Amino acid sequence: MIDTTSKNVPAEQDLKDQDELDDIISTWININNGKRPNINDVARLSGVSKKTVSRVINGSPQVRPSTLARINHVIKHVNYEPDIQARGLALNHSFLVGLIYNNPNPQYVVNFQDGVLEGLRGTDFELAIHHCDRNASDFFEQGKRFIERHRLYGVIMSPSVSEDNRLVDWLRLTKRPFIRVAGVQLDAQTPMIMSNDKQGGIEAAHHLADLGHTDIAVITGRDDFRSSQERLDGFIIGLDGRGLRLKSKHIFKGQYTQESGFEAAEQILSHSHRPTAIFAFNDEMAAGAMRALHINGLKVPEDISVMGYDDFTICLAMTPQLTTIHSPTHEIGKLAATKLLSNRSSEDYERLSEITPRLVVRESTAPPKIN
Amino acid sequence: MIDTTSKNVPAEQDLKDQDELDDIISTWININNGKRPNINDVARLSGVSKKTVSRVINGSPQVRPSTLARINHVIKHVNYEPDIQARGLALNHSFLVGLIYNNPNPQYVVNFQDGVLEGLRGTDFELAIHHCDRNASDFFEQGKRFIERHRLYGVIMSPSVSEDNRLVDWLRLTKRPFIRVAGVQLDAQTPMIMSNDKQGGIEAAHHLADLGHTDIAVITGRDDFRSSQERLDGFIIGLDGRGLRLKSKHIFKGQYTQESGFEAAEQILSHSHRPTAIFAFNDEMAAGAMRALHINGLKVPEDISVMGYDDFTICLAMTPQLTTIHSPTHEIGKLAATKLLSNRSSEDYERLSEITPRLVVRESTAPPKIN
DNA sequence: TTTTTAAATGACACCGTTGCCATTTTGGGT
DNA sequence: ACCCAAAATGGCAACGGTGTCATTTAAAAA
Repeated sequence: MIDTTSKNVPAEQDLKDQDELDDIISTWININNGKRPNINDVARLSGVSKKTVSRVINGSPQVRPSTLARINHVIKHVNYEPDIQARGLALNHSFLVGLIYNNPNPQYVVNFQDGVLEGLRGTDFELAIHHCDRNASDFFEQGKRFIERHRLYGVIMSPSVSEDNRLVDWLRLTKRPFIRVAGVQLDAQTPMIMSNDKQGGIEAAHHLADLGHTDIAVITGRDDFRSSQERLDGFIIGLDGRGLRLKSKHIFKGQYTQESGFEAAEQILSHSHRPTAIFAFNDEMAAGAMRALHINGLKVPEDISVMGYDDFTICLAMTPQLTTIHSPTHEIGKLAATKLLSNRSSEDYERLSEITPRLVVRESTAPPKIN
Repeated sequence: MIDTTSKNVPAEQDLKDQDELDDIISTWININNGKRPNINDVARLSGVSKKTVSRVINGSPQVRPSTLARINHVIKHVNYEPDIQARGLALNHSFLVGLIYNNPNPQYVVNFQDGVLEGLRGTDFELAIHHCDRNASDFFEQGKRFIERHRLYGVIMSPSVSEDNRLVDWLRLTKRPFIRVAGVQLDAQTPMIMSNDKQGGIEAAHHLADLGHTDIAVITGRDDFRSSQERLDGFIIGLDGRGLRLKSKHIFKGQYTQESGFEAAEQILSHSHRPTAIFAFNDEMAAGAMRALHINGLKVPEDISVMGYDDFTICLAMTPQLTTIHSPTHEIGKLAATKLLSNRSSEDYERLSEITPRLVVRESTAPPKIN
């Protein structure tokens, strides 16, 4: 056993204790070859109760420095890590953060997810994934089940699940922390990260207007994503700021898919009066539009300018490379994770984090041809 | 309490018991408003011990049909689901399947992951994600930690982590089920799913050779992915089958990135004698190459044919749309999940599942120009 | 010193499940 | 009616942590 009678011990004695402790530790390691130590092992080796070890794990301030040092020494040397499931069982929640997404764009998902993963690194938490279909009849049930079954600690939602109130209302009820990511502020009470889509729309409008374009067509996104409406609103506001107006016949409906961008562009070209620029509400659709323009013998940007939104790698693969609005998806994911967990310590924190998208000028936009 | 003295009871009695049971259940629900029931609740309501309920949950055959029916009835009506963490604690493993990836291509990751998720749907298992860097100094430690900390039930690895033996050897040691996905059979003992890259290379070679190309350049992938070597081997074999040879000066090194494809194509063009076709080992590099060709005033496929590999959506966004080799990533993911869990019941199962990639002809390949 | 008080630690039950082994019940053969 | 083996069920201790509250210990005050 450890000699606990020592108080005001001279350094010499300290050293002896230390050696003795190390001895005990190494015998333990030899005996339980490879066995993963648990809290009881650490307690026994440190000569304290497991409750005290628990205190150390949870960073309780009420542990004497000398005790703390001893326990930490043992923890480190036997390489102890508390069992997360047992901890979760006792605490009535798991150490899993859920990520729920329904965004169809792979690059969005991966960038976001990697950001979240980065934000979680070094914490006790792991990421669990749930891909859902917001329009499925069992959407809510599935989501609830995902969260409840594993007693997720908290949840991060990306658009457009984030815009669905069924889950959010329920989450509030269960008092679980959650973060929504969206392009608009959805309400003032619940915590969220907003990548200002309206602002993005404004930037796009200013860029095209400043190049001299006055006849601009727009390809919108899916109706079940708020981002589409926001980008449209922003674009209109932006044009207005330059004394221009978006003609309603210049608004074409897309689905955020490459194919729908292609079709919209074909429609645009079928009109007698052709606009001098197209703003597609994401890069995929811009790519589709560019394809349609190529096929119809139009050169970008000489004959017509094209802009996208998102700034995914596809922009660089196109010829000409795409001018677009950049939204830092990875950073947003990371921020979401950090914020979700920060919630743990400080009760009160900023409800809304806003992130401003920015214009990235590449080759696909130029002043309109004068004819 | 439940009347258990009844044997050979007339149907009438049965009905009465049933009603009584339903009564008890609804009072319970009323009292414990919204509380999630646990195994004790179910046991009490069914008039059995919790051990018997546990047997029902785990599908043990040694439960009398009448008892089984009663317990199931209760389970269904109070909406009981066993706590996964408690179960995991007792069983010494979690109900989490780990997915480890380092593939830089977002579309690959999402397709694969969604496949896994689909394979997991309806099971007790959830997916936990780990993105790693195979070249990081703590790669192995991080991976181990990911698996051990949450006591993952099993692990799925995609290329090129799947080709790394450090993790695999350790996994075998811990007797955890795992599945590797790769483009080659890595060894004969460990379970894996193989999407035959060599065969893909052969298909590509045959396609180009059959169009009449004899001078073909190749842009390879990253050295730390076996797929690159396999596709190269396959391509050489395929050409050989048509009596052709791949000149070593026609092999250009790429990194599986769009940018590296661009650079490789520039190099190809700088040669005095230009090949009539380029086979890039993935779609991204093909896109980069096409960009370089465009810029240099060459038309695809009139002046030069281009092929990719993977068949991701980027193929459709390009002009002309890309001829490529399709590998069913989503299905592979799903299969991986299914196989990992099937392992649970039947000890013995097929070690290797092979999936054959197939050629997808689009617009970027054509017979060479005769000059 | 002795007393007082706050700080540090421990004992024990509990979280919700399963494993092991003992006990009860059942149905078939005398 | 009785006995027996086999089938069905139950009791209790794990699993590895945390919460509550009692108890010990150390430091400050008298």
